[in-house]
Amino acid sequence: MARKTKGESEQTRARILDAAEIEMLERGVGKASLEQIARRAEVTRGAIYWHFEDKASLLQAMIARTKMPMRDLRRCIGENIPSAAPRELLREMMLHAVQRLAGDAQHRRVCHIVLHRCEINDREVASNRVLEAMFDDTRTALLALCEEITEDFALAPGLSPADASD
Amino acid sequence: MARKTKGESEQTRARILDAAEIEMLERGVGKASLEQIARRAEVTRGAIYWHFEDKASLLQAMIARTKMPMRDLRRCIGENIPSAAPRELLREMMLHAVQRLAGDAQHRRVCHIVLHRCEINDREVASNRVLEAMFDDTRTALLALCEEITEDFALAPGLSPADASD
DNA sequence: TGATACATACATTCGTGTATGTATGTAATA
DNA sequence: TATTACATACATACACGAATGTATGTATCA
Repeated sequence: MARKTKGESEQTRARILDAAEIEMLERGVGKASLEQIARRAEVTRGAIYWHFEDKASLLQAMIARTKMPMRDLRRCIGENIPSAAPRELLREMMLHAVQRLAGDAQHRRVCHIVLHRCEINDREVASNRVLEAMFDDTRTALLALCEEITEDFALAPGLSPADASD
Repeated sequence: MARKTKGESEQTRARILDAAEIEMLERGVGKASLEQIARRAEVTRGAIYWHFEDKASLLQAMIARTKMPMRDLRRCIGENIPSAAPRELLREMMLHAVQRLAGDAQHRRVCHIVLHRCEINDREVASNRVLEAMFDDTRTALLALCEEITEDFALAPGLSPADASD
């Protein structure tokens, strides 16, 4: 009972990713089994292992599916408002990000999974490097901005290490 | 080779909690096995199952060990500055929290685990109710504050659902 | 007819939970 | 004070399920 055309295959792949989003959102990445993801996508684990190498690759693909427009955001804004003050630029970025979160349910799901349903450990998530870089960029940008604005320098030196945990 | 006095027992319990902190911080709550926690604490899993019912209880105890002073914070500040503006009160709370994070390494570790090394799903963590309440309080307080300050109401209605994911 | 797109079946590992063993502390008793 | 009796504080061993990964079967497409 093999599924047929290449288009239908892509469709199956998408259904698997959709199912993974829902299962991982509900149960967490670790407790969402490939069996239950497959069941929700109305396939078997065989299909998952055909399309993805393993669970980590599945998660990576999930993130990649919604991450791409995000990567261009900084460059896009940087080109549109080339000489903006860093503070305004950052504000624009935050607004765009929030608007995306508000409008795109899938993007919201994936972000929620990454932030709250995933044990961020270096080895498991292959795309971790990318995510980490993303986080680092955001963090350093925020820190730079904060050091511009902040009134209380007494806490500023204490903040940079504390920022590592949030 | 049973360990002896009640004091030494408490010491063992503490060593287990310390080991759990480190292991869970490094590998995540899910991938940190009781075997490896025991090994780091220089005991066996038997000792862990003696002191704690299961892994969830261990995590709960870990959180409880550092959470307690946090609970009094709001009441304490509320009593010290009874008539403070909500905005100032919240600011005080944030400052205290950050100072605690900066000074108390153990508290920092546990918060990091809860925020980034733990798949927050309702059933696993027994103390989840407490945490959830904590989060909710903070969130509603922040939202109330934001609605006071915010200049752009265009995004405010879109923010409350988006806030659920961060 | 070969490659694709899966389904099915099997092996294996890993972690948990539990049952049991055992040595030491500790209190009562005599 | 010595002995008995029991609770404590673990260690050891085993049983079990769940999830993963892989090998193989099979039908369809191109």
